[in-house]
Formats: sequence, structure tokens, C-alpha cells
Amino acid sequence: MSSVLTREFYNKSSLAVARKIIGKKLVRKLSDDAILAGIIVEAEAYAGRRDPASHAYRGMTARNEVMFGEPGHAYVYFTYGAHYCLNFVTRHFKTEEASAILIRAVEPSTGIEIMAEHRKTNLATNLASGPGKLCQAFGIDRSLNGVDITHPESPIRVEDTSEIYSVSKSERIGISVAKDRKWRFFASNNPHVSKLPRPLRQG
DNA sequence: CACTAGATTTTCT
DNA sequence: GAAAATCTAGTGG
Repeated sequence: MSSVLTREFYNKSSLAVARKIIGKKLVRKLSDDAILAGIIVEAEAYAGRRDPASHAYRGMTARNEVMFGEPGHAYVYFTYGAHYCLNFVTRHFKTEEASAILIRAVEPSTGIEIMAEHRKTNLATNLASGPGKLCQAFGIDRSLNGVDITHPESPIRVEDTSEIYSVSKSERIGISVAKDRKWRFFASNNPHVSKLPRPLRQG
């Protein structure tokens, strides 16, 4: 019984979707035999013209084109000369209002051995605890940019779960503008998130 | 544990 | 030509 999240799930503001996707299951189909999966434990919201930290802030370009399209598609970009980042497109209101959520961390559950090969480490909390790590572990690159993640057989999709997660929020990570907005959501007290907020660090 | 520097290349100014 | 929604290895306490 497939429980793939439908387009309706993504057809909301990036803030709402980023919060609701915590605890859902990310599924990556490499082939009929190789399935990777894990629970999404961290995500950030990005908006369009009203969010200076968003790639869509200055309008549509060749890179961010997917952000301006239909919700429920993957937006994958390359950064820092080495890393890919996985995003899901959420609701947009006008041509110039794009939005998406950045998937920042996953708690691995299926295909852990393959992820360990991709990442060249066996430490579970270092397999997908960051946007770049996650893409390396799950074999995600720009060839997946634009794919429809609501199709039950899509190479990337998200399945519903009945798990209830406590969600914390903080400032977004790695940006230089709009740092005051607390648009990062993560599973409370979960060791697979990329970074704990300052007050909670040091045990 | 906390902090810093360097890698490396796409993208946009 | 500069900056980037990052990661790792290295240093110091």
C-alpha cells in the first residue's frame, strides 16, 4: 500500500510544508533492487520576492526555474563547487512568487550499507546529517532536477508515516541575509540533524 | 568541544 | 570576478 504524499501536501506555503514534512519518509529508488529511505528530520523554508535568502529573490534564472513551476517537484542545485542540495517546490501565488523547502537532514532507515559506501563512513549520524551529505548518501544530483515527486514510482518521493514528532525551530543555516527568520524546522533531540541551536548545544 | 581555513565550480553581477 | 542554502580536516583549549 503506497502512501506517497500527493501534490496537495506541497500546495501550501513553504513554512507550513517545512514543518509538516518532519517525520515523513524520504524514499530514493536507485533501481528495482536498490531502495534507500529515511525519516526527514530537518528542513528549511524559502520564499520568493519577500525572502532575500531565497534563490528566487531576484526572479527566475536558468538555475531556479523549477522553483517557479508546479508544487511537488524536486529542485536540485549544485553549490560550493562540491555539493548538491535537495529541495521540494511548494505553493506559489504568482509568476514572481516562488517557494521551496530545503531538505537538510534524514535519519537513515533502509539501504544504510549503500549510503555508507556513497559517504565512505560507517557512522550513522554522519550519513545524511546535512544537505550535501544527504544528497551524496542518497545518490542525488542535478539529473533529478525537476522530477515529479508525487508519482508513486518516482525516483524520489515522500511517504506518509503515522509517527508523531516533536518539532523545534531555529534560524536558517549558512545564509548571510534574513538571518532573523526562524524558518528552520527539525525533530527535537534527534542526533541526525545537522546542528543543534546554540542554547541546546554542549549537552 | 569550538573555531577556522581551504577545497572547488557553478552562477550571477 | 565574487559569492555561494557546505563539508572536512586541522588547530587549540
